[in-house]
Amino acid sequence: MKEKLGKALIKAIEKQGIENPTVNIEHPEDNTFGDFSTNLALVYSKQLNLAPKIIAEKIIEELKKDLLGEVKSIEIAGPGFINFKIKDDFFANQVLDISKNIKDFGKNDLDKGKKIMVEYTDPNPFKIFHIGHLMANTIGESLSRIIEFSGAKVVRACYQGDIGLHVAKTIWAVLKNRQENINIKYLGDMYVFGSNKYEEDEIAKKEIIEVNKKIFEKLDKEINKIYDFGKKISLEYFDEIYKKLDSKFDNFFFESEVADDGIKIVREFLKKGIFEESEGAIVFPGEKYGEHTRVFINSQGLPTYEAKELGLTQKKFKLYPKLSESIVITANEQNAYFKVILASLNVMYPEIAKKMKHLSHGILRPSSGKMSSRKGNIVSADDLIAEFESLVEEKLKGRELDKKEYEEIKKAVAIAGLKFTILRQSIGGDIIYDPLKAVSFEGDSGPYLQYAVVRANAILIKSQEVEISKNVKILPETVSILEKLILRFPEVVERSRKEYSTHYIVTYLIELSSAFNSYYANNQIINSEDSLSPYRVMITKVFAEIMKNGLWILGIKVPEKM
RNA sequence: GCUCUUGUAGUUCAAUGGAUAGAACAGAACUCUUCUAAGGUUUUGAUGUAGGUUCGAUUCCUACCAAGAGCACCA
Repeated sequence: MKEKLGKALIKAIEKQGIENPTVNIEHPEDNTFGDFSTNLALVYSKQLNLAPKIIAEKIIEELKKDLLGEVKSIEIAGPGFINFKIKDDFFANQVLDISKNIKDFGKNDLDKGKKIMVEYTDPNPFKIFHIGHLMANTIGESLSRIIEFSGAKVVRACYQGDIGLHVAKTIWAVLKNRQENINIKYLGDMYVFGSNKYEEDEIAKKEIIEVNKKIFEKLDKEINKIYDFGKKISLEYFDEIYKKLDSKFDNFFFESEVADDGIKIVREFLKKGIFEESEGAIVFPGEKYGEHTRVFINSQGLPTYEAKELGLTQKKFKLYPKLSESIVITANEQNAYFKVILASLNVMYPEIAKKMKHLSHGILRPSSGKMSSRKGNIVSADDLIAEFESLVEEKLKGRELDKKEYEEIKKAVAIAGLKFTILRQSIGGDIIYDPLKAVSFEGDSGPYLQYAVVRANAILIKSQEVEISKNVKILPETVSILEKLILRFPEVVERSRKEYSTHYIVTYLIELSSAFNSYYANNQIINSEDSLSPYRVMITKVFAEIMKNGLWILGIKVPEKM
C-alpha cells in the first residue's frame, strides 16, 4: 500500500516539474488524520515557489486521475499535509491474507544472503559476570534476532578476557589468601581484593605485574594450575547464565588466542611508521587522525587490550572472510577507546574498518543509590535475576499453580521484566530503574506483553473447544486500530534493523497489546451466535503470532499460563 | 582543564525537521452475574537557559548552566 501511494505521489509531483523527488510517507501520530500522510507539498513548496496548499491541491488532482481503489479519502490538512484514509475492508482483507501465511510475517530481505557477526557480552573469566554483561547480552541477542529477521546469517560471538592484568590481580590474591574450595564467589572476591591492593600497595602492584608476566610465560606450575581451574569454573558459570538468558554463541574468542597476532600486527605497522615508540611502549599517535594516543604494547612488551583487539578483528575476518558487517557491543565507557582502534584499523586495513560497527550501552542502576566499581560493590547478573524472581514470587502469591508451572512462570516473567527494562529505551543511555517497582507488572512492562498473549492463547484454545469455524466468511464493516497496527509489524522490524534499535519493537508491541486488550474488552471474541466470531478468532490468532515473534526478537518467552 | 554523551509531565521513557509533543507509573473518577481485572475507560500535568538557521526546531548550529563517562602502559 505504501509503495503504491509512493509511486502515485512521485508521478504526481514529477508532473509539477520536480525531478527525482524523494517522497516521505508516514503514519500520522494522531490516527484521526488518516492512515498515511505525506509532507511532499511542504518539502517542495520553496523549489516550486508556490504555497504548500496549492501544490497539495495539484497533487491531489493528479492522484484522482488514477485513484487507487483502496483509498477512501484524500485531504489537505494543517500547513499542507496530504492525508490518506484507506477503506476499512482493505485492512480486514490484508489481515486475513496475513493469517494464511503468518509464520514469516514481519521478516524482510534487507540482509538477504549476508553473513553478519555480532560480538556481545564479553565477560571476563576470574571476574564477576555483572549487570553490564547482562545488558550487553540482552541487547546483542535481540539485535542478532532482528538481523536474522532481515534475512542474514548471524554469527554470535563472545570475546572473553582470559589473560591480562585483571587475571593477575585475581591469581595474586588467590596466592595470598589460599582456600580449599575455589568457587566463583571466591574468585570474584579475590579480584576485588587484588584490584584494591594494586591501587593502594606499591609492593603488591609489583608482585601482580610479576604474576601477569608469569601467566603469559606459562612456566610456573602453581600459577598454571590456579589459572586453568579458575578459567574452567568461570566458563561453566557463564554457560549457566547464558541458559537463563536464552542466548547461545557460535564462537568464543579468547584474549589469549589473539594476543600474539595483535603483537605481530603492531610490530609490522611499527616498521611502516603507523605506530611509534614512546617511553618504552608502542603507541598509536591518534592525534594525527583526530583521536588521542593510546598504548598498544606496554613497556614490558605485553599487548594491551588495544593490540589484542587488532588481533581479534583480524581473526574474525580470517575465520569468516565473507562477513559483510562486524558489530561489536560494549559499555559506553569504551567509546573513546574504540574510536582509536577504528582509526588505527582505518589506516592499516580500511576494507575491514568499513565493516566495523561499534554500539555501546550505558549502565543499569537503581534510581536510588550509586554503585562504584572501585569499591567492588557491583551487582552480579545472578543477584539481579534473583531479585527480579523474588519480586515475581510476591506477585504470584495466592495463585493456584502447580510447582512446575510456578517455576516456569517465575523464570519467564522475571527475565521478561529485566529484558524489557533494558530493551525499551534507545541503546546508549543509562537505564535507571526503581528497585522497589523493578518490574511493576502494571502498565508498560514485559509481563504486560506476556499477559496479553496468554489471554489471547486462552481464547484460541477455547475457540477450538466451542468449534468456531476457521472459515472467515464475513468481514467487519469497520476495523479498529488493532488491524491497522498488525499491518505495521514488518516496517517496524525494518526500522529497527536500519537503526540498530530494539526499542521500536518494544514500543510497537506495547501499542499492539494495548490495542488488543482494548479489542478484547469491547468485543466478545467467541460467540457461536455471532457471524463475525470466526473473523475475531482469526485476528486473535494473528495477534498472538505477531506477539510471539516480536517477543522472540526481544528474547522473551511466553509462559502457557500466568 | 580538554573531549564525548545526555538534559522532555512529580517519576521512568517515546517522538525518520512537521500537524494539538506520545506512553506508562504516581494523583483523581469509573469499570468484573461476560473468553484470565497482571485488564479496560475518562482525567490533571512537560521540551534546562539565551540566541541562530528554517515556511516550520524536542530534533540542526553557537554559547551558557546541569548531570554522566573518558583522557597512554586496566579491560
